[in-house]
Amino acid sequence: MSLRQLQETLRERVRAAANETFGVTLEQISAEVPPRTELGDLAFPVAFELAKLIKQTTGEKRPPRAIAEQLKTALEALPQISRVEVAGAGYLNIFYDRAALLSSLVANSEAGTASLSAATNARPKRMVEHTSINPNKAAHIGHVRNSVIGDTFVRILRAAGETVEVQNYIDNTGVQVADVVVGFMHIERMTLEDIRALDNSLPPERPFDYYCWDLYTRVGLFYRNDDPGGELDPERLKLRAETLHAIEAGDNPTATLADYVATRNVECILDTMERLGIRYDVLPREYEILHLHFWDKAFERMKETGALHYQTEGRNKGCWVMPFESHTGTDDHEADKIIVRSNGTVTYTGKDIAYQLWKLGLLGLDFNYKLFRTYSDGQKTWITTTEPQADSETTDSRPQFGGGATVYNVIDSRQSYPQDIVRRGVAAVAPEIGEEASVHLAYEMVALSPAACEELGIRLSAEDRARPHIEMSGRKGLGVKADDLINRLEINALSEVEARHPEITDEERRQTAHQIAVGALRYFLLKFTRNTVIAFDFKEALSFEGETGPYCQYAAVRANAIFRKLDDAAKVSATEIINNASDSESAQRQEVARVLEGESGDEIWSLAVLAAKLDEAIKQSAAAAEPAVLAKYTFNLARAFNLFYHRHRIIAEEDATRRAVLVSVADITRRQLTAALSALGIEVPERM
RNA sequence: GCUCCCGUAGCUCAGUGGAUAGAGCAUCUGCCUUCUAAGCAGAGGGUCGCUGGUUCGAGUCCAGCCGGGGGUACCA
Repeated sequence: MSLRQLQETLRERVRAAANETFGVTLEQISAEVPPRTELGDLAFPVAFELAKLIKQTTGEKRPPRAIAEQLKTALEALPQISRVEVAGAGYLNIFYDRAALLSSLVANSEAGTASLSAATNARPKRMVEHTSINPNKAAHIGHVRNSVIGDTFVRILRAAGETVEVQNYIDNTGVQVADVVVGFMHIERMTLEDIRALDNSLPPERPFDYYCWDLYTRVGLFYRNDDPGGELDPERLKLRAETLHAIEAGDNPTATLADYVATRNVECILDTMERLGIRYDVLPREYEILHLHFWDKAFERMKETGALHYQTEGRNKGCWVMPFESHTGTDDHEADKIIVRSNGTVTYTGKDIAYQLWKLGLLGLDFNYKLFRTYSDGQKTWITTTEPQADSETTDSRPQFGGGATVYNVIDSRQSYPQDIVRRGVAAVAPEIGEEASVHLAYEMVALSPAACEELGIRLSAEDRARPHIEMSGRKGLGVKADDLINRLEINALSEVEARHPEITDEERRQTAHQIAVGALRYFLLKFTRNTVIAFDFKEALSFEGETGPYCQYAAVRANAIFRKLDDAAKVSATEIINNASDSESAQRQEVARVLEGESGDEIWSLAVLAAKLDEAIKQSAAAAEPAVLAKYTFNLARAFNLFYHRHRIIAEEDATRRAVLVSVADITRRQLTAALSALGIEVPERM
């Protein structure tokens, strides 16, 4: 029996006892963890609630403590419970039978971690879209927050048994791509062949996406005739509009050039993400959404269902709009959201509604697909295309994309208004699905502290210096590039590993440094809750000490070191002793119970219980769609283990029963810690 | 104007209506002959922005105010 099952059983007991004893039906029974282990493993503050309900129904006033006393006996009857105490003003504190439970935790430990990662195919498919970086420049740390939150959420869902499809939307026909194309064509005066040659000549440390990063900022200046404070030049802006139009139309030299630029940037961005262990199932592109007429189909359905209104007069005359009454219109801002412009073209939000309908299997159209990338372990990423695949073999071997039951869009919180429109648009077309199927997984941006800007050599205005943080901007070239930061982390980690482990090979050291760097970066981005603005700080991001990924990895490495050095006889003996303790009549049961008694027993037991709560943490993290919950849990487990590790000399322990208990608790902990880190996308190195 | 988010230790942040509000960093003091100190222990540090309300119980819920940030495009 897992802790969660035991907790459910107890809850049902409380419900039944309340009903029998007081004739009161409790709806929600909250349980909590007492502040200290010596107060018990679980507490029900249910007597307070009951006192109120009894007074309401019978008018009789009963003290909570007396109520708790009456419930106590009903819970004590359970075999997994050693005793129940009434404490404080009326808390019902439950003490588990430690020896029995430890024995079953060890038995479940291997099976338990295995079932965590096994997906149950019966569940409906969840769709997660994340990353979705405009393919016109290198990824910066703000983009990486998106990807790491998205990827970790995917891992958490999978750990909770869900089936998940991962999408990375590619806006290959948008203004941002057009801008870089303007740069290549009108500033650099390059042809497609020139760009190819340039691309091949670039050094690995400054690849194509870095080149585009710089070029993109130059385009911004170009539009202002190279004066940062100057006016936008309408003649030059016309180049942008023409370029954008050509890219959208397709089948012309500008579009071919743009496709090369966008595709190369996608490749670079995927390389960056691969460094962090982030991959995708499919890359849906805007070009296919346009050319396979997704919008036309969605438009039809939205007109049929009355989701859109045609405006015959007023400011929005000639437009198709979606009413939006939660905002009040003013002189400056219209209440309704325009979906189709008066010139007949569709807005981005409109295209997004069509895409969302496809994700939910409600559009009645599908993309064509081709293979984009095969990873070294055989995993494949597909990309959309307008042409049907000729090769039927590849078509057969690819998964079915789209048609999910729930869609999670990882998009920063500044886009919550258009996301709201998308959700409502979908619900209007498909009321049977409703708004619940569309989830905007919003997160706040990563901003730069004025100090971090200074460190990057960026000059700030006096006004900016007074601000709490400065928004990153691809347009201004203002940001910390992801690869630069990963490189710095790897260099720092490598010098530590070199100092600590001269005995291992260069390749092993590089691998270890890489794992540490990824652990540091992913944990840094996950420890903040989604709605916290991260004011990026180099010192904090580059740290390997305190509440960091490497701290958690280090705890797991230490735990593994015990088992590398522990001899086989001790392992076998530990397993036997704890196994035998499952029998309530056995001598081992009494001995194990003795080890888990008292202050020292509390300390050991609290680690076992915390480790056993991984599935709870995963479930809670998934339900709240908040990876930070799991990150905090993982850190707390690592912290508890480090304390345990410091207090006990496990291998040298002479009392066989005590050693068996310590070994099994360490074993459960390292398994759970490794599983928790894995759900955060963090690996455990061999050595640190 | 309307709307969403934030305000908790010097700093950065956690905190499903429950017991004495917690971490990390920074400061100070100890601990490497140990299963590796990327670690552990200890100390100092709090009017949970303010004022009311609901509740047996409020950092958490409600209302109002004060301060900060976002959104509210026929941009994406």
